[in-house]
Amino acid sequence: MGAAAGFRSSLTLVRKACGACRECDVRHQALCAAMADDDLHRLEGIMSPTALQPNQTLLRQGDPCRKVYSLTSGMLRLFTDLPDGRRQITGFLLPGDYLGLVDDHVHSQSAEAVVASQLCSFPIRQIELLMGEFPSLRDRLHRMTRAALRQAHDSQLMLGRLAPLEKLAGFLLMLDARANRQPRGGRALQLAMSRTDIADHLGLTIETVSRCFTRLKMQGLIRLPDAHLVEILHEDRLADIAGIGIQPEQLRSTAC
Amino acid sequence: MGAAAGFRSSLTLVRKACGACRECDVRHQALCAAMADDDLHRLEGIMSPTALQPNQTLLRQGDPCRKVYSLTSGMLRLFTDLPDGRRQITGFLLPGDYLGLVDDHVHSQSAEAVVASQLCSFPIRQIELLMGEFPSLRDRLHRMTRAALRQAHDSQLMLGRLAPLEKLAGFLLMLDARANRQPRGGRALQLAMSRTDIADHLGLTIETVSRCFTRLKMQGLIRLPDAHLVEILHEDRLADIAGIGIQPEQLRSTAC
DNA sequence: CGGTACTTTGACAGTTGTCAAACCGGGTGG
DNA sequence: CCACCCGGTTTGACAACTGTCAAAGTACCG
Repeated sequence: MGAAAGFRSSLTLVRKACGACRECDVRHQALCAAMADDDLHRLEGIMSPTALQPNQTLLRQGDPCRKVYSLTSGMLRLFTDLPDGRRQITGFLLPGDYLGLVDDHVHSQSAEAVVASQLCSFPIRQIELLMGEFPSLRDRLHRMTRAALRQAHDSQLMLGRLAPLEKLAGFLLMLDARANRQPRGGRALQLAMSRTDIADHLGLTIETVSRCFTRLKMQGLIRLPDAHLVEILHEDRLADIAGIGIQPEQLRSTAC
Repeated sequence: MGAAAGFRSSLTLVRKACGACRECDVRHQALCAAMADDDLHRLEGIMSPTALQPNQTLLRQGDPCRKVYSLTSGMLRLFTDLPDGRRQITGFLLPGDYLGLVDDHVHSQSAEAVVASQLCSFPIRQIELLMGEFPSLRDRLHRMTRAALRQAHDSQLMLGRLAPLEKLAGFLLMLDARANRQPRGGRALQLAMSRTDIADHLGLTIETVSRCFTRLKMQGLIRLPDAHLVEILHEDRLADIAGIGIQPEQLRSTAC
């Protein structure tokens, strides 16, 4: 925790060739998908690229809202922490996601890079002007906010009513669905975040997370070539565990 | 659970005098606050009033999205439930709040009245047309969605990282802040929902909720004239318990 | 090769869930 | 008017899941 303090003022600015937006990996997933090719330069004109190193802080809860960010590569964690050190990660941002528009004038949560990441940043004032000019942009941001709200609701269900094993199963499936959008080809899922991050997202301790990984492994549902690489062997049985159609016996710690 | 099944087709339609919107209690809190008095009839024109009895179902997870609702009086609970009966209440709607715009074509959660409630309902198609015509309406809905997202994030923190006593303290303070927006006048807070609802919102059991009420009472922080009426005696000390500046000793069950 | 950070495993204790019973208020029917 | 019943709430006893503390294992980097 707090390992990245002091980085904030050294956000690296990356120069990008003009017109590069058109060939961006997330051109059709991110907020810029709302803009036609011909209007893209309007967004590009107010954009500054930003790069973050692993664990570098992008913003802290309490910071004034000045910019909107769109993640183009890497992964961010969004979290709130309490004065006594407890932390809740409300979600992980993947390429194409955005952050920075909130209902208040200060941020209610912090954002840090999980791994090296690149973002487009836009002055919030200018984005608001563009939203006025391009209703499709406002529409897209609204839609993306609704998607985020739905994810938050799913997370509430997980946190409030699922057992640890169910939480982890659900987490792996969700992350897999978001990260690899082409249907599962037996490929492995990269777990960029640490066990601490997973624990702080699922409302568990790292020990419990680790034990649950072991149980999923024992039951033959996943493989763990190393701690940060998961191979999902039985997506269907994982989904059963994750909440839709529970077999309570499976969940009892039957000798771990 | 399921006590209100079968009510769905009997949503009562309430006739309202034309122009009544202008004198509505939530005229300046609800989505209609985005419309000038002169344009209000455009919203009113596509609105049908709806009334719900206690525990009546407004919509169920899986239902197609057809309407947007604005709550004018009463209280709704929004929840997801699992096949085995577990339930997570993601939030309670108060007058002025809206629901119905989601990122999918079906609802991911159900909505039921906690107490007798009245709503304005708008065909989703027409609302979208109006949003196109009145950017301020789209802006307001976006803003309200962001407020909902923030509430969901707060709830995630509660569910994932707070102890039961902290959860309840935080819940009471939040509900009080939302229900009585004038500063606390020593007045009592009406708890319309049951212990089961509170438990399903905070990720606890009703027994634990009840024990926490008792502890807050014992510590002299609240009074409970009856099970559904709370008098907050020490807002500041409740806030301490609720997360900002925790005194861990206070939380240990010191004889209950 | 040694050191560090992270993960896994183990032993144990405590909080919270489970089960059960008592309590309470309101409504119905005698 | 009182007794009874019923749903919801509170209280109690107990067990177990999960957190805490501690140590061992593993991978990575200098």
